[in-house]
Amino acid sequence: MTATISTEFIQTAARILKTLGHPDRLKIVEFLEHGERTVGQIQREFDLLQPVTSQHLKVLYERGIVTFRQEGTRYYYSLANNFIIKILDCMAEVQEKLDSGEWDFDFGVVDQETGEERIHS
Amino acid sequence: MTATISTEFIQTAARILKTLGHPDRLKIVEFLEHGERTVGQIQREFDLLQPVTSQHLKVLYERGIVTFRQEGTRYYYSLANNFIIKILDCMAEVQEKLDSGEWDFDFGVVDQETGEERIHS
DNA sequence: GTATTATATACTGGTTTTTCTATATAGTGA
DNA sequence: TCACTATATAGAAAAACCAGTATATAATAC
Repeated sequence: MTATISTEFIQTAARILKTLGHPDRLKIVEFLEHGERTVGQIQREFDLLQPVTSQHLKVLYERGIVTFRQEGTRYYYSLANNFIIKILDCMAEVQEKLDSGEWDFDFGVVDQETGEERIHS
Repeated sequence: MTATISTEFIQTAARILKTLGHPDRLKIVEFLEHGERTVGQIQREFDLLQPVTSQHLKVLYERGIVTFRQEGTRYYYSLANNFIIKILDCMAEVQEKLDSGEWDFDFGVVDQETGEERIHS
């Protein structure tokens, strides 16, 4: 079952994946799966600086990943669509397979630090 | 069904997502779902420069997303694991939902170019 | 040997991202 | 009005990323 992705969708998909490709943002998004949260709640949950939290949320908002509603001085953020939930579920599934040992994940020959051990030795 | 992702896995997942968050790399990976391909085949398929193609493949290799085997002067690249296939399938599914209108995706209020129309107007 | 092909790597300039500090805004309560 | 809280925004330096040009390597064919 070879799934083919249309070239138009590639752009959108890449944009989303790239945006989720930051540990803090991925954590935030996963946190929001439990329900809407204020900036402060997110900030404290992950021990982030307030501006950093806001900036991540701004990026997530600009890319259509989260929405928010304002109530007084509080901003409640939440997931904007099913796309994201789908990806999170996919991640969770992968994690399960990896944990159970059904799959494994090899990071390749390369040491992340030194960058040694390339193809042409 | 709230799927919780472990913090250790978050790092791995974010890394993968970020790597796939480049249109060309996403295209390449999707192309490889059809089977192994040489650098030249990939390059021609997407009309990329040869060094750019190699660089993308290098990154994909370093992150454990693809492998390769060498045969003479040719390098055959292929997908390294199920993780990636899972993500591709997930993307294809999302695309289907979007195309069918079952889901929709709103990029938010913000014009990508000017960056206007922020929260504090 | 030389030429050719396929691919990797080096290097470089430009852009984007990230993280931080500082500040602005806006609501709330005394 | 004056704090105080919650959050957004500005700006700047450092790091990462990207696309391009040039070059190196290594296999193959002549």
